Amino acid sequence: MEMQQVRYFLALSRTLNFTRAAEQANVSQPALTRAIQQLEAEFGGPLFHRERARTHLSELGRIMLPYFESIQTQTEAVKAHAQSLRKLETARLHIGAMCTIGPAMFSDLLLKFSRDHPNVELQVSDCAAGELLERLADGKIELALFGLPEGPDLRFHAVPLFKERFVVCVSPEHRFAQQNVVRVRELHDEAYVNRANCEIFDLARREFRGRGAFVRQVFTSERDDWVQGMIKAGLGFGFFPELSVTDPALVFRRLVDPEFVRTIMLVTVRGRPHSPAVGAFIRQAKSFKWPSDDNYEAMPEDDPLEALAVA
Amino acid sequence: MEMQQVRYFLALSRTLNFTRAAEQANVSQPALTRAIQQLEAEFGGPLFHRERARTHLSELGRIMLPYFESIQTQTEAVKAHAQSLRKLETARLHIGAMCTIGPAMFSDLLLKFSRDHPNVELQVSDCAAGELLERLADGKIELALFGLPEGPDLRFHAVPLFKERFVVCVSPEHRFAQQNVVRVRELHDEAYVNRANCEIFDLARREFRGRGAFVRQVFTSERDDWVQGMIKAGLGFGFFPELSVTDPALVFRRLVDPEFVRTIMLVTVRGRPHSPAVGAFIRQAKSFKWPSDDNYEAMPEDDPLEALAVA
DNA sequence: GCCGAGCATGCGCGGCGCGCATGGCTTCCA
DNA sequence: TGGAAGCCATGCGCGCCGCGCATGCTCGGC
Repeated sequence: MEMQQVRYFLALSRTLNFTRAAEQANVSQPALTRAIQQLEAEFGGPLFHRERARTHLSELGRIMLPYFESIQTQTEAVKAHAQSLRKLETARLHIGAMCTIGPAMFSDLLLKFSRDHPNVELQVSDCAAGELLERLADGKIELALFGLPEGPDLRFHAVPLFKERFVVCVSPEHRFAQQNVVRVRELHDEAYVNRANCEIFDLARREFRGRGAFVRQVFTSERDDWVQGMIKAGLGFGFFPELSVTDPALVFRRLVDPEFVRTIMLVTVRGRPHSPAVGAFIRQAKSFKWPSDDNYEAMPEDDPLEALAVA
Repeated sequence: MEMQQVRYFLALSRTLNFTRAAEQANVSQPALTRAIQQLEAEFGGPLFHRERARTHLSELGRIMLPYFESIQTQTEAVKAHAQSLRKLETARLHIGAMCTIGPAMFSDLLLKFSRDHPNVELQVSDCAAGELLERLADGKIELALFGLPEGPDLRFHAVPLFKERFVVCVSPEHRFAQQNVVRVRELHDEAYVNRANCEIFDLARREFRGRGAFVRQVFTSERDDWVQGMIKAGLGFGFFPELSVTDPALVFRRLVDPEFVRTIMLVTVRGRPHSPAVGAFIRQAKSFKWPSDDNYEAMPEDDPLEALAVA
């Protein structure tokens, strides 16, 4: 059974006349005749009763008709859908975001992109860094929002978007709240509330120890709301990307000597051809005016609160 | 877009490996590769990302997949259905019956056929003689139960099943009820209750007049129950096929000088190939022992009541 | 009895889908 | 680090098949 035969069958079932069906299908009458004969041989019985002016579907043909119509419908639908995708009329863009990256910085970009491309459906899923790269490689997502001190390996291509400092986050009653900045060595023996999903803290802890700062880890959770709740309750300090501190009752202070910074990047698979929607998103992300874009470098190291007021 | 391409696409979407997909589809790997390339050219974008061990569906491919699966499903379904029809596993038999033919004589045949061919669905529709032949010619029905004094024209093929007399039908109080038979000339000036659907009465009326019998038509209805009700009420006499007198309160008497007889026939379209179900039905109808089969010819003309007792 | 409509058939051609062989590229492993 | 193996693309020639053209066959209508 071939597509041609389906088309010819449907044309004939409409016209009930081999000659006119052939005209509709843009083939010669013998070609259509033989195609129908083939179908009939395949199905083991006549699909039409040939009776000159009274040619009509046989019982077998009547039964087969809905199937052929369904096949034809699906075939046209798949072509139409492909056509609309080519014109970016309808598309889906799967974006993965590391779960430590909050929506705050991206909502404006996503909103703008969504308005400029109303037919592109955005789908954001979050996961840990390792899983993110795996899903990117598998093609389950086309783009990843990635934020670690170093970019991913060479399989991937990364567009840096902006940098984000890590801060120490405490309750207003904590002694750190009285300082402008917190130095790493001051963290020694402090109670530490851990975010289980924080990919960077293992690196940071080594850095801390190199400076003689050994923290006491007193709590761990995968959930940022629980972590922030415990910090607010005074359990200890937290180590957060600046933009991930969402609880307004918390106080955060810059961590210095040394500073910890991560770069938020837009990551794709190197060498993989991407859809128009991906290209459009990357262009827009590159040209987007990120809030900290032009004043982060100029931020005075000793007056973090003023700098933070900008963001 | 060709059926092969659909099959190849689905094989590849399962294996995610061109070589193994080609094996599944029983073609060489280059053949499958080129088929996929054609599809991609037609759809204007890649369906798969080729990445050695990580080959996977592209976004476009993921969107197209359900369509292709649907097409494949329908294609398999149509083949399976054709296969089951060929084996008479499932079939429908459309039978048309002239509305003047009651079910009484056929219920046994239909019951037997239905039990012998449990997968054949019988569908009986009734209509007038002219419409019957038209629907037969159009292929809307495969078989017709036909009952007129003469068979249909040469376009059709008729298998006679049995003969049926026409009778005069009256209320028990009518004077005809006192007679064994009614002669046509006795009908002169009698009140006649007409069955609108009776195709034969126009012929009979001419015959009556040739014998000097002019009847007074006092009532007409398409519905046999109304007609029989009026006769029972004593309005007049009716002209019925013997087996169509269903009201037990009515009396019927043979009409003679001349007799009117119709032959009940099984009619098909001449030269039209018919399905196994039609063939099976005709064979069974021919071999069926019709109640009046062997004693109708022997029926004594002057003792109709005895003969009728047989039927 | 001629003519036209309607479908089937004979025939030769051209395209295309195929397999085979091979090439480019990467990954894995010794 | 070089060679082998896996994976996909490409070049090439062949053979099938679906096509159009021409024609045949059989009805039905004037």
